[in-house]
Amino acid sequence: MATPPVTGPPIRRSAPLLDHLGRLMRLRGESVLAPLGLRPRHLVTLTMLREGGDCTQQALATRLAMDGTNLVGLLNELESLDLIERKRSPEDRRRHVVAMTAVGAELLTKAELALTAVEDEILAALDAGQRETLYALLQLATSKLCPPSPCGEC
Amino acid sequence: MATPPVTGPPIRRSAPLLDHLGRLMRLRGESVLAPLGLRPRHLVTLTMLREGGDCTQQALATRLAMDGTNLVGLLNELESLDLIERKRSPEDRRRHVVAMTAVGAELLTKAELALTAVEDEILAALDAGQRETLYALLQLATSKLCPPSPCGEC
DNA sequence: ATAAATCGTTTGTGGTACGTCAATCATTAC
DNA sequence: GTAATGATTGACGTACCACAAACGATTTAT
Repeated sequence: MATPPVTGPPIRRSAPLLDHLGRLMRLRGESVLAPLGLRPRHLVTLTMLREGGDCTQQALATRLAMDGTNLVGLLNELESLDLIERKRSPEDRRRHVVAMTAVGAELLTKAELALTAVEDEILAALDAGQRETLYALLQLATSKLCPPSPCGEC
Repeated sequence: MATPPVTGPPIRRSAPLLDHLGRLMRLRGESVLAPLGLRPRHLVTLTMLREGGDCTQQALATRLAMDGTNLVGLLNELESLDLIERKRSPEDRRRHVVAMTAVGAELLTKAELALTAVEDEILAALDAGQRETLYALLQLATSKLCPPSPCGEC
């Protein structure tokens, strides 16, 4: 018999593709973002802040899925550039509330503009509509990983 | 005037989201793939080989967008596990042609099965149809980055 | 045929970013 | 006052990427 025994339809995982394309974006993005004084990781953080709104520091760590320890250095860099600011939470003064500044929002827009060439290269096979769809799906998946609104818990 | 000067519609880049989700897949995937003796990077390589077919070593390096130097170690690991094999090219016998073995194809399938839980977690917000769409878009973008067929040139 | 040149692969090294762990300081809760 | 939580700092190990050089096999020229 040429028919395989019990095997169902072939499985196709997005994980390796996401890994690969994400890496490409990071690599190409580095060169483009460097003149702005940013690294890809900074951009991810700023994007998260814009989409999800202000956030407790440790909640942000959860949303970014990174160790709070590691986030500290990142926020230090962003804060020294006046892109974000840390305010003490009125309720619990131990906590820091991270908020994006006007300068941060502006630079984020500028950075996104600078990424146009990168996306054009990597998503060359996709037309405008498909890119829109892709963004919507990524956005949906990302936002669901941590509810944007209060985000005291993730 | 409250209206902003010349600014068009807000730009939304997929790059940071791809970066972030890709990193998540890599992180979560590590734990799941470790028992199989694989790392995420291995899976990307195997996936590429399956989608694009056999490939010259340097062509594969181009497709993976990594330095040929670094690819050597990766292939060594895969070859020691009998997942791929290096054959001399009949035309130019200096070149190595990288081919996935039956064992490799089998383990790849097994690994993809193991990634089910990871994708369920990260793409929780997407239903089956949306995941299908996402995969198709990622697949399209990836395959176009380097023509699968001869791949002597990329 | 033999020698030179070419191409691909391999080995080795250094630098960078990242993630994890342990310890310290400030603030709050019991 | 003592314990618990949040943020911070520091040190350590790891993975990754890029550069330089050596090696081997193969092709081209003579």
